[in-house]
Amino acid sequence: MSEEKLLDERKKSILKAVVDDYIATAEPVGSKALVSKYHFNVSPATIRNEMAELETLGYLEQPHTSAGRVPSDKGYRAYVDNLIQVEELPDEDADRIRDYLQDSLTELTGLIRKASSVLSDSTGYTSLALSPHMRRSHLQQIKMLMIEPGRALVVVVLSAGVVKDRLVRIPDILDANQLMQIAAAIEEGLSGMTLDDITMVTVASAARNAPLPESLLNQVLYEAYVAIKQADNLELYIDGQHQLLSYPEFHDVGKARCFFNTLARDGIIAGYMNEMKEQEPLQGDPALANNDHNRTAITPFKEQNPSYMIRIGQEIALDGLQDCSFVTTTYKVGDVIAGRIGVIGPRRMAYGKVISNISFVKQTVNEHLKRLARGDEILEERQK
Amino acid sequence: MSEEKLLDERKKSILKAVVDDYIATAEPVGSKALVSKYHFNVSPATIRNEMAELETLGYLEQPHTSAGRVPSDKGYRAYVDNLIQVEELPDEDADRIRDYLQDSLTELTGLIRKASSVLSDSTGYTSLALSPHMRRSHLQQIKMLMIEPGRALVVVVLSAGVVKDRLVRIPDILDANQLMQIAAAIEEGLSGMTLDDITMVTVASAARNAPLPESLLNQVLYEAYVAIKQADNLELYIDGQHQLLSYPEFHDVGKARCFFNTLARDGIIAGYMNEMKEQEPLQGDPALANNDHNRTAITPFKEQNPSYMIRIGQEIALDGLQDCSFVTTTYKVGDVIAGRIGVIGPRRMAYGKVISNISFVKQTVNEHLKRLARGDEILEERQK
DNA sequence: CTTTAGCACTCTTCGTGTTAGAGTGCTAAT
DNA sequence: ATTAGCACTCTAACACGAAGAGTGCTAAAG
Repeated sequence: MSEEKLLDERKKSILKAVVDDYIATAEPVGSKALVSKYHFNVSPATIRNEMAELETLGYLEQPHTSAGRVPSDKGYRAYVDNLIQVEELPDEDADRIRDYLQDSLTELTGLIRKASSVLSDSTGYTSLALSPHMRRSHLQQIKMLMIEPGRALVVVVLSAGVVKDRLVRIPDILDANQLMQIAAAIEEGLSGMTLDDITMVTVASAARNAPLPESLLNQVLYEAYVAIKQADNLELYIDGQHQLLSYPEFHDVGKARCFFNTLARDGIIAGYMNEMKEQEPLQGDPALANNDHNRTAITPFKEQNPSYMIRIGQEIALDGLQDCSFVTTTYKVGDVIAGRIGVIGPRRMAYGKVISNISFVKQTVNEHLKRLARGDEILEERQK
Repeated sequence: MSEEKLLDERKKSILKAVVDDYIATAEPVGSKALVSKYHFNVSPATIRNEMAELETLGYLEQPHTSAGRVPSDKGYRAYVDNLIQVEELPDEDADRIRDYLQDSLTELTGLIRKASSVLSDSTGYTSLALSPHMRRSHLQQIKMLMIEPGRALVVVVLSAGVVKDRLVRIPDILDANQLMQIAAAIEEGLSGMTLDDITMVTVASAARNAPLPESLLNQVLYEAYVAIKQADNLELYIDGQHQLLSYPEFHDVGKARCFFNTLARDGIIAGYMNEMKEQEPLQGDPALANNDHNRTAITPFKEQNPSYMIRIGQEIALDGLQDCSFVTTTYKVGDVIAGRIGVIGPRRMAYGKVISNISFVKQTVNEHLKRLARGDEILEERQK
């Protein structure tokens, strides 16, 4: 199994060709097809020997004797870590994405949803987008707006210009003015704190001077507290589930059902994506290291782009997605990494295309969110 | 084809038995199975004759000679209009639904989303819920809340206690006070009008006295106008798409893909559901009319429940859903019919179960939304 | 006139066997 | 180290036949 030897250049290019071809055709690829399509200057027999070796090394698999080879998880892993070359996104695609995301400048969730949607459209796979977590954000404002007796809208403004609100019940006898005062007191006491640091206790102490009997006050404070805390709620946007049904790996309805069932539990997926942050990226395969030939060595994708996280097949720790691959990256709100956006599809995924698309979407989203945050800085300066 | 004769009681009960059985098993049902399962006191041969007749009348179909019979669209239609008996929802299911919807009292969209979700869970099909249209609602309040220089939150409060908001860009140099004044002027001028009646012109004239240069004002007014208008945006919530993959009619991936593709175009579906309001319910089949026997005649479901709309197979004017059935009903916000909620699934759908579930969800939603509107009336009285 | 038993007929489904083709691994020659 | 040649293996596709389910028709019975 181990005993890793360096793969020579020819093995690498054969491996790459096999993966490329299998991605394109979904058919096991044989030695003869390889030589003719990829212009190797050797005979099929030579390729066969090499492929046999790649198989014993664990990079390829055979569905059965006398079928072609198919990449294993390890094969895909080597491919994405060291062999892939990612072209830049064609201008027309880039323009389309930019245009589509253009008009949702002001609202964060709208932008994330659209990002998810466009990503699914342009890759042809299923896209996932996790709303940013905000626990490190600072509370900037909290307002309470009387809607009618007994109901109010709590508006929470966070650093980086993120706005969340929530409709709540309040005691019937409170009037708009009292409500505003309470909100002002809370804002006075808490603004600048991170969501993480705000607790029911800090909320209560911020508002201790409010001119209200405690029982009434408590209900309002509780609702304010909940509104603040739910500003950090993770939301998962999934788009383009239907796309996967086009691929032969999902022609078996059992597989498809399994996949859809898993995606339907969006809490689990959201949790999984969220925890990815903390994980070390899986380490690459030393056998693929660039053995310093004078050969034009392409810098491996992995080293250029440490912020991309790719999970292949069994690497995905979610039941029902073991036949899939998962490519994600992070986006920032202001300057901090906040959310995650990505694509899920068959293991035989067009990684290059997916990465260039995600990469561009990520970049565009970051720019938009940076712009939001800039308005934010202006505000902070004025306050000084 | 036509020449409709009245169906005698035996034909009716055979038709009902065929539909019931096919719904339960998804297998074409034969004469022998019918007599043994449903205890007809006649021989299979008699049943065969009757079924042959039902086939020439168009209620049944044969997938091929020497298979059992399967209901046609017309057969299902007769079934749901005249033959079905809808039992009340078992208490445990009712409790589950009630509990699930309990905690989303304050927020309209949250309630609708949950209603959709619970409907899909409890029926085992895909659910659809259309957010209420609000064009007949009256504007009650409009507030503009300064978020930071250049950005504001527009909050629109409609009659029946519905609250919508929208983040907008405004000129950088406006301050919070000016903004409040503009909002107050708009509210003063427009409150009580229906969304339908509000136009850019009425907004502008409501705010004509605001103390601001026109160019600045116009941008704000436009954003206010958009915020008001988008309070009427239709949103469609779809839940439980994965459920349908369990049914044999979707074991053909082509069918499934077609279905999912259509559902992915949610604008089209939303439009279709929205237009259902205006359509006359399809008229029933006179041949099924209750021929006044002294037989214990069940009142046909259709007459008891005119507010349910059932579309079967070809009756659905949406490409890709012709193998499905669609059961929907309306819910009210306050006292006016406002939105539509329903279920889509195979034609061979457990109509009875679906109807009792939808019926209960509708009722629960209506109660919640009535409660919202009641707070509303209180407010109006105080204003007098 | 309605119901029913009997029977021939049809059509699907399922298992089996056969064949063609693709692709391999091995061996021996280059 | 490479390659031509060849035997071998496995799948996919097709045909064939038997089994089974269900029908329609006919003629007899109620």
